[in-house]
Amino acid sequence: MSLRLYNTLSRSVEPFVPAHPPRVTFYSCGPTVYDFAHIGNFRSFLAADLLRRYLEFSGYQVRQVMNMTDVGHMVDDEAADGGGPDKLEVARQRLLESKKAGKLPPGVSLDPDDPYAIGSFYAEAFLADARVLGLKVASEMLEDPSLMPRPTQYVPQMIALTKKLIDDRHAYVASDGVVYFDVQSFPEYGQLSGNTLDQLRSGAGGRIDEANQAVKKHPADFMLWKPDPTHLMRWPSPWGEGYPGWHLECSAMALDLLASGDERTIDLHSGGEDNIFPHHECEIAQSRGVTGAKHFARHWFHPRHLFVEGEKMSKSKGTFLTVRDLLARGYGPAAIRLELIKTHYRSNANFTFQGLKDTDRMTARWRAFVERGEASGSDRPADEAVAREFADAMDNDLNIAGAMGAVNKWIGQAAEPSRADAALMRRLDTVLGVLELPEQADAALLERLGIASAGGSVDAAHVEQLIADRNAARASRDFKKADAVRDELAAMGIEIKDGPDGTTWTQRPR
RNA sequence: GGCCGGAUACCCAAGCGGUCCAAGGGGACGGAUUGCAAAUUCGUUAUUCGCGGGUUCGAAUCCCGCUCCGGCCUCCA
Repeated sequence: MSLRLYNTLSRSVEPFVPAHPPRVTFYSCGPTVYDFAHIGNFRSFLAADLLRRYLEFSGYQVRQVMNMTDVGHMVDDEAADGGGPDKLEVARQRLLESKKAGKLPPGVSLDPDDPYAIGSFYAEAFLADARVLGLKVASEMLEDPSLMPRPTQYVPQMIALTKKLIDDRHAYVASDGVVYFDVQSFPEYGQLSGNTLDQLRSGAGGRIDEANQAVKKHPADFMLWKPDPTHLMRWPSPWGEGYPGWHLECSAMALDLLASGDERTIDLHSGGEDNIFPHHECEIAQSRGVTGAKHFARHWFHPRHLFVEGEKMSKSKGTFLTVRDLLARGYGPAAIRLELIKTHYRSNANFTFQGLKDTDRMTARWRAFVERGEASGSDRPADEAVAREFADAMDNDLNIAGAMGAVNKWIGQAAEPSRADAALMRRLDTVLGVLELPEQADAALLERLGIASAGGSVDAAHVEQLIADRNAARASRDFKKADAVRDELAAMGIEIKDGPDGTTWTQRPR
């Protein structure tokens, strides 16, 4: 068996075949850095991470690039032609307010008037969160920063692409001075999203600013460069000082970092389902307009959106949870990661706190299994059947639930685990990526992220004292008092556990 | 209106025509263990897969219709 993966381009599950195995080139549309990323963002990035890890498990060598969008695009991005306040301007206002309210994380000296500093601030926050959740590319980029590029570093390449598109008659300068891509010059526009130019034309009625439409050859024509000397971020160009269109950056970076030389096609491209149209559709048109290749990406991977407690989450509704929120409430990185990857990537996952508790239990059991195995004196070889079952499930369009079922069944049935069993579990975990993460976010991590625990800081010495009191009461068989102390601790959010090596305690998530 | 998904027990969820009186996790319930808990462990928890037809020797799995839910169609991962 080998991996079969749904390809948005063909709307079917098909064998994943890179151009030059065992190498795989993989471009992932990453976050925008105008704000903290929410768990919905992370669900999509982690789905890409899971895919990437499974490819590596299967023997591929993956080069994954993930961008961090830091060019300030418009909030009210009518036809992607610019309108409404700049997103970076919005972020700047928000940061200024935080600064005034003294809410900026300690140790951060940030000039909110510097748009690059704003982007850097949120980019660093994203990288920190991503590493907490085991996003591999976020760790790799410490060695090779080009793996997580930012479009403000790629403006010359974007200008070069625009020039070539104009030269090749795929783009034109309209009467308003804006450079547009001419969708009618690219007959396959719409293939990825299942649109046709006619549908797009009729669908455009009433939704698009008339004045703006008037200058374009087709309503679906999208902006490549907008001259605007008042924009917060702007660069000189042959079409005047201004800024690039928001689809262009991914074409520029993917082609430059993954398809340089003779190679004009990348193997894999991922992004949230909302990116299918227009973003990826436009990327394909631009990129193939430049390269002339049959494909921009051979395989398109689009995880679906995450719901929270049954409700759609979105930035505009403000119903989003961040990784920091969950850590502050006492949930551990391992459980958060598993909760976000445990549902098939093409289903709308529903994030719930109940689910987070489920996954917390599951990771604890896996961890205990590995710890017992590694401490075991048994040389009994591992039963490789679970690895086959695991791989069979994952080969089937990343059937993560089936793969987890195989792991759980194995762990449930296995006798005392041997060292080989523990090693096998660790091997499977190179895909799942949860055992390598801490079970609990410790104080040092919380401080590094600049967040305070919502539970307040627990006075560890006080807790230890109460536990000592309780154990003294137990020793004198005063169980009434012992239970009273335990209730007191519980009221503080502390759970205790009497083990063979004494009493341990943990702070319960809130 | 166009395009694309989905409906499996209390919750999450696998299942891709027979080996399904349907995996796995959580929860609940009962037993062992424990001073009591927690953890662990054993057992129980869907003769049934949204509804109605059909194809087939055989359907949760294929086809048709219906109902409901969701996504995208230029803010969004």
